[in-house]
Amino acid sequence: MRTSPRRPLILKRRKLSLQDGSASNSPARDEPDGESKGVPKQEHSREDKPRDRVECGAQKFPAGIKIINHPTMPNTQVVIIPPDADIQSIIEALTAKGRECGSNGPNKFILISSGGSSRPTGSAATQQTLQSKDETSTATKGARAADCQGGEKNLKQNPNKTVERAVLWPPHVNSIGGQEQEGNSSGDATNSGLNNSLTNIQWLGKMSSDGLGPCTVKQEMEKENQTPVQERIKTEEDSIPATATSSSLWQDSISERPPYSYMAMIQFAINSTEKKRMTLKDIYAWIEDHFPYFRYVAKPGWKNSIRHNLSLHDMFVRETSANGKISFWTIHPDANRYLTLDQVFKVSGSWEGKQVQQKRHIPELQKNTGGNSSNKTELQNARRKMKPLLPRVSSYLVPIQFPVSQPLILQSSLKVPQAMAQGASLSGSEVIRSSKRVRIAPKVSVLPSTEEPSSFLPTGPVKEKSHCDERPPPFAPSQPVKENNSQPGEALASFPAALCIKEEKEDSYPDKWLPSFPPVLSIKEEPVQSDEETGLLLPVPCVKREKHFTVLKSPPRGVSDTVIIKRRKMGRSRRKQHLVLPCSEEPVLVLPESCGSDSFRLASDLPFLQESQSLELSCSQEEGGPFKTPVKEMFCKLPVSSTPSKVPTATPPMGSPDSWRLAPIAKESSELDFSPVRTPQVPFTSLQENLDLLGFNSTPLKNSFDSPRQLLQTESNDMVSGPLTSSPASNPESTKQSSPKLPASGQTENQSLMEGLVLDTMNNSLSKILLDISFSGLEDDILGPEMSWSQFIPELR
DNA sequence: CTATGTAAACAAC
DNA sequence: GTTGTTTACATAG
Repeated sequence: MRTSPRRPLILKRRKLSLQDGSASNSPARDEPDGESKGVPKQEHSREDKPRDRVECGAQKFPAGIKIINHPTMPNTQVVIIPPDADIQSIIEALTAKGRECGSNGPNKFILISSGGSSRPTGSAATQQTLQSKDETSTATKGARAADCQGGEKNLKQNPNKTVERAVLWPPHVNSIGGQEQEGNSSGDATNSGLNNSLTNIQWLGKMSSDGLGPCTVKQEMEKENQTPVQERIKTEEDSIPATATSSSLWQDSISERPPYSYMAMIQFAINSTEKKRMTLKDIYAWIEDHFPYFRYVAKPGWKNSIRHNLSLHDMFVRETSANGKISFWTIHPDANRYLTLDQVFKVSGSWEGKQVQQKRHIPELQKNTGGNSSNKTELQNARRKMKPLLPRVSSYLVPIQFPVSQPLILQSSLKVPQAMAQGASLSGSEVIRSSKRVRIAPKVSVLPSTEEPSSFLPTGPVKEKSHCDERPPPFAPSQPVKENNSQPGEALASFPAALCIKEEKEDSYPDKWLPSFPPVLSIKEEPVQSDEETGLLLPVPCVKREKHFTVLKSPPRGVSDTVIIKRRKMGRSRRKQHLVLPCSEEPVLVLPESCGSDSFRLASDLPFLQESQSLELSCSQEEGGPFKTPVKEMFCKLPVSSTPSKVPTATPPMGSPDSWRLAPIAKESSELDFSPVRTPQVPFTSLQENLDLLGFNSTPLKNSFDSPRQLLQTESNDMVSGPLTSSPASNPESTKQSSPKLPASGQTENQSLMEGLVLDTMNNSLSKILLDISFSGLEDDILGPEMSWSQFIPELR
């Protein structure tokens, strides 16, 4: 292994232990070697900034609201809200309260309506509230319009671009109100706006200013932006001092490394263009333009890293122009969440603060999760917030937010449970692992085929295919075996591998993905069954995926003229993740159970959910699996057929799926525990939404749910229905309603079920959940054997 | 262990 | 020299 013939042993890098000692906290890493170059960037201690607690205390809650501590969940309160109450204001008040208390006090609130179903206002109001939180986030929107178009152009090429940029900076504040409309108005609320990107360095402002207002910074930025890039450079530097207030900020921003991973930045760049493709140079340029750090501070090697990332991650697909002379980098449609910088950018000055909070909070989570995944959990949280965390943190990834409903989407959750269920054999730890795995896309290659690809996403074998492929010829076969041995959960993991397959070597195929699959499948299938057993999960996936792929892929975004270059030869690379199938399909897995809890901490769930959710943007991470970054795209692409019926892709036809799903799941759910809380059957969120949410919304709270994707719905329904027993039928789009209002309890068919909202001030998220108020049995843990929510809370009855 | 970041060797152009 | 790919190692969590 390490012996690579080629590689020169370079050990320069050892950064030294020195640093360890002294180093510091932060991102020292940038200049590891201590190269001379180092710009001494100052790291500001942004972390410490005081966070405002101001607001907190005083909020008053409207009359009629009842707040009680959750019997078993720490820091969680149940808020019974009268039907006619103004949820918005309540949420705000609770948010303030939660923040005030921080990790030490109640920071999660389960909102339930004491009364009927009426849902008065609408989503609009609620949304606003939500948005309000994000204030700044919205600000960016204004810019976006301009942005979008411009984006595509290359900076270099078009001088104009600079101009455009200028535009980008919105006056900033705008806050909530009006401007946004443009973006949103277009329709999907969330999406539309989101797609466009860029607001340059906005995040910077935020970071530095933190509590203050980003305004100054932005303005400053604006100025800068207006001048042509090159000029800017100079001027900026010089001018820095000019605006006193901002100057420092500006410097900071420059010196600070953006909290995004290269992968995320590449996505931002590519997605900033209309065609969603960009040449390498343009990517460099975009990054430099939007993250001055790279222009002024970073070592030249950052470009190498960009290239490395492009090659490494399957989500990045290289296409050549018709003439073959130009190579464009694109994001695989199935993986592209269309993340853009502005989407990620959060304004509120409080990111940092939040961050801190999160950290504090984390311990708890860890406990719940059992520890292992703690890291991940953290990451997840971070992502959720989208905030740019400190550089190295998990947040690095593209921050993805999962709003509320996501749980539905998560595939992972299901899997997990299953794993648990069946695997009784598996040790807890193993289970955890599996969960982790979920997130990653399995990159593996063929070998695994034996395994079963089926498992597909969730369990996705996290590992890189590297093991597998590594040795080209001879080993290949053997390796798979190896994997199995090595990893306990293999089965779980395995499936992905198959999918992944990269054999791609064949250049012949234009479409990289498609081609690969077939072969793979063949291989895989056999094994599949066996695998399935091991991991119940698996079964579905394989086949389906492929199909999906084909379908999905087919609609390549218009690249018609360009040729996609086949993927890299795959094989071996350690990380490359191949697309596999996006798990998307599997929302199936999703499982409800995990459900609602996300906000709660579902102990077991958390890990999964979050991870999967997270997305990162990097999808890779999770979700979908293959790509780290946000993959889910698939869903979007899916034909939005009017028929709700499901999209083929999503549902796994496989007969088995259901079976496995249901059974295990059901159990699992019980295990999971959470209590009475269950995810809503109805998929209020469509996949898309989720996607959207994932990617974009800066505001966690945002509720607007767009159109529900049939797929998801269907799947989700299925899932739900199984375990929960609720009938899926209900779900259709109706679910969409965006309003945060508590849905009347009545919605669900099952009377004992009631929808509620979970406000997690730590994560700044608002999630819908289903509460089984009559529940007494399973959830005993929480309420106690005999208790039911209705008993506990008379109003519920 | 995973995800990321870095550095570098190489191969094609 | 640029672009792309891949390997190896470092590091934080």
